[in-house]
Amino acid sequence: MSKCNTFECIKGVKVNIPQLLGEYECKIDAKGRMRMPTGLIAQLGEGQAHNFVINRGFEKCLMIYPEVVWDRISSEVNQLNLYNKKNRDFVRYFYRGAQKVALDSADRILVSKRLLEYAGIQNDVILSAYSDRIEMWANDQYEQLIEEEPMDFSDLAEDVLGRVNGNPEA
Amino acid sequence: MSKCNTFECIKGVKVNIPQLLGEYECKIDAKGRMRMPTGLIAQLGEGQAHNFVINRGFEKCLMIYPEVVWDRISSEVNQLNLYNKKNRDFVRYFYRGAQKVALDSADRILVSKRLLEYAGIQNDVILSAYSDRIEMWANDQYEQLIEEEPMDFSDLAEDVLGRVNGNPEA
DNA sequence: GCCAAAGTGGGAAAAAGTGGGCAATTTTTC
DNA sequence: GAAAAATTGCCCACTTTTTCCCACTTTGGC
Repeated sequence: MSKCNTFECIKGVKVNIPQLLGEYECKIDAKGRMRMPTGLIAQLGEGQAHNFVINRGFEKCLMIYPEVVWDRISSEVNQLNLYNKKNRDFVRYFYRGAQKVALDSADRILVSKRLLEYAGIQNDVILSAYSDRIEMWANDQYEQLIEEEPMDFSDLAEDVLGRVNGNPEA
Repeated sequence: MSKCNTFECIKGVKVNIPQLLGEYECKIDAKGRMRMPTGLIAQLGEGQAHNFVINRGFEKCLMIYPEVVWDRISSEVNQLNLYNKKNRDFVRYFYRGAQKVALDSADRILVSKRLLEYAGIQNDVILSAYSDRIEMWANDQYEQLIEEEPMDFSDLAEDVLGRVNGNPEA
């Protein structure tokens, strides 16, 4: 069931990079726990379904990265030149609030109140998985998101999708 | 019977790209299941008739892509640099709650309530297949759509295709 | 009309998801 | 530093959803 068919080389070690997909409705219980949907666990596969890093997203949402993915991203960030103020600001902002989480015996993760607050999450969330990561949105925020077409969408679409149909010049 | 006569090269692997056509009337049962019409299954052919990806369309409808088709598109999208906000917006707007679905033993797919709600689908739907994808419309929405269109159809045609055959003045 | 294929509906088992009690641990407070 | 309070994790029981399977109805060709 696992879709980890992409490999990537991190410091000489080959690692499975998952290709995730799906939209899941989840609930946060009174203790701040959220069950990881079985669909996602299955997609992640044996090795990667247990440990995650959760962090504030750039938008008003939380990001959940499989640990492997987080390692890759943070190694990218760590290569920034820290003698540059802009870089330091970014790195600080990037790491603030990030924490490791693991599934408990009932496949739930515990999400800290600070993070929930940041994303404006009460009880109901939508998990939206794409590429190698999972976004966690407050239900109502997500609905809104779906509605609004980003500026320049059709331009970007032409750029990106033009290539799909074998138009290299696009 | 299969109509998969187009081949395309994805990362060195040849893949059949279906050429679909047809309008089908279908029903969604109380459990949210929809039977894939035999006509479509036949067009898709052995390999591709089982796994699909379904998401919200850009209009008020749902889109069903054979998995191969989706993979081809999403592999381009997944290469975007996600530190760029424009790209993130694009990816989100593009995925639109995409999820995998597979036919059950009676050739039905299960469509999530959230997606049905988005498209305003109750019980009766129209599947409209073209190119390599299938649109799923609520019956009444679809009627409305084709009633509205004839008015400016010819204008539209001129807009879209008017200059295809070397009519620079068009 | 009759048969085969297509399409529909629903019961029941299995799996997924939820909530809460309790005990162990950590943090806070005095 | 000890007691109180809050947090965390494990476990169990319950509810809901999904899946699987079977049987029935409808359609269309001959």
